Amino acid sequence: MSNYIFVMTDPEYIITFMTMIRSKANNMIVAEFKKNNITGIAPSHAAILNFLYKSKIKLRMVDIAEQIQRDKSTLTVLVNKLVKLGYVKRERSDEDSRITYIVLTKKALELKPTFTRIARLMIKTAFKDFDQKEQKLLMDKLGKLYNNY
Amino acid sequence: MSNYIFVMTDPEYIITFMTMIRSKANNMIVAEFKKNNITGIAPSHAAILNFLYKSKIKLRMVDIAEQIQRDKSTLTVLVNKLVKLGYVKRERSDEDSRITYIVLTKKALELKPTFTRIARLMIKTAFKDFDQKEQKLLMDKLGKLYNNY
DNA sequence: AAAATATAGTTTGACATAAAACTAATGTCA
DNA sequence: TGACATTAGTTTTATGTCAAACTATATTTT
Repeated sequence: MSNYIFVMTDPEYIITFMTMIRSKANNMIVAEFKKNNITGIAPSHAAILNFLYKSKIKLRMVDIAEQIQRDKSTLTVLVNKLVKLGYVKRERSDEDSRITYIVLTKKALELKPTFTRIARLMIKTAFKDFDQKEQKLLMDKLGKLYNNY
Repeated sequence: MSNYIFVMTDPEYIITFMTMIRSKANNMIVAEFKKNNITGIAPSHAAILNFLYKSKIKLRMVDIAEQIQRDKSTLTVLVNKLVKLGYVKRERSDEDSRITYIVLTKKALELKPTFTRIARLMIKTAFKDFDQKEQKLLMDKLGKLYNNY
């Protein structure tokens, strides 16, 4: 028994609280994957795939790293796993041989509907009972917080 | 050059956005530590120390784990480091020998003013130009988001 | 009292993550 | 053209993190 009651909505713990929210969201994503027999995939991998699904042009490592907000060295590891699991392939550019394009495999394309459905579910779940105005308000306040650092 | 512009305030990326905020906050904490010649300490370690500073009773591993929202196995590793750096000591309970109390050393107590000052600075920075109402509103919306999962 | 269960903490194994150092290729500029 | 700087990506190293298995002790149940 602790003498201390952790009040998550105390502004002092806003960062911890946001971490908790992220953790819950991630758990839900992983659970949804499991329901759909998708294993070995973490939310970060899903973020890569979702970005690839949406893109109309070939994407380089740096493009993806920027989008999912991870270091390029982290991305190398994440993509390695996606390659190993058969979701993506690396393709060396002809024009600039420094560049590697990451392209979806047939396996990944077949799963596109599942992944996009889960992505939509996540947003819908997060903002359940938020109206448009409320949603914008939250994002604005978070934006302000972000800029304060 | 990506064809995609990452709009951080798009509700779709709320989790990524919160991760970015956390990252910025963490970077600032680490920078503040460096300024004060405190090295080898990550934000999670600081969270442990800050909790110990505030507590009026001896704290067990589980108490701390609950407060800083980490698995107990993670806490073992974090505390190991704090022991190694000389900030805390482990103390076996006499009444219940399963229990280990974590107690601050002299070194840690001397640094209490510095740690609490940095903790206050972090909150002040986060909520710069937030009035009381705005602050509460943000926390309420985050609370709603949290409960939606 | 013995057996079963619960609790506290550590160890092990796996993984996401980032910083720094590195390789390789391209671009710039004097 | 040659030297220097930039860019793309990987490797290396280190760390925070969790889940599962484990040890040890205490509590509950039968």
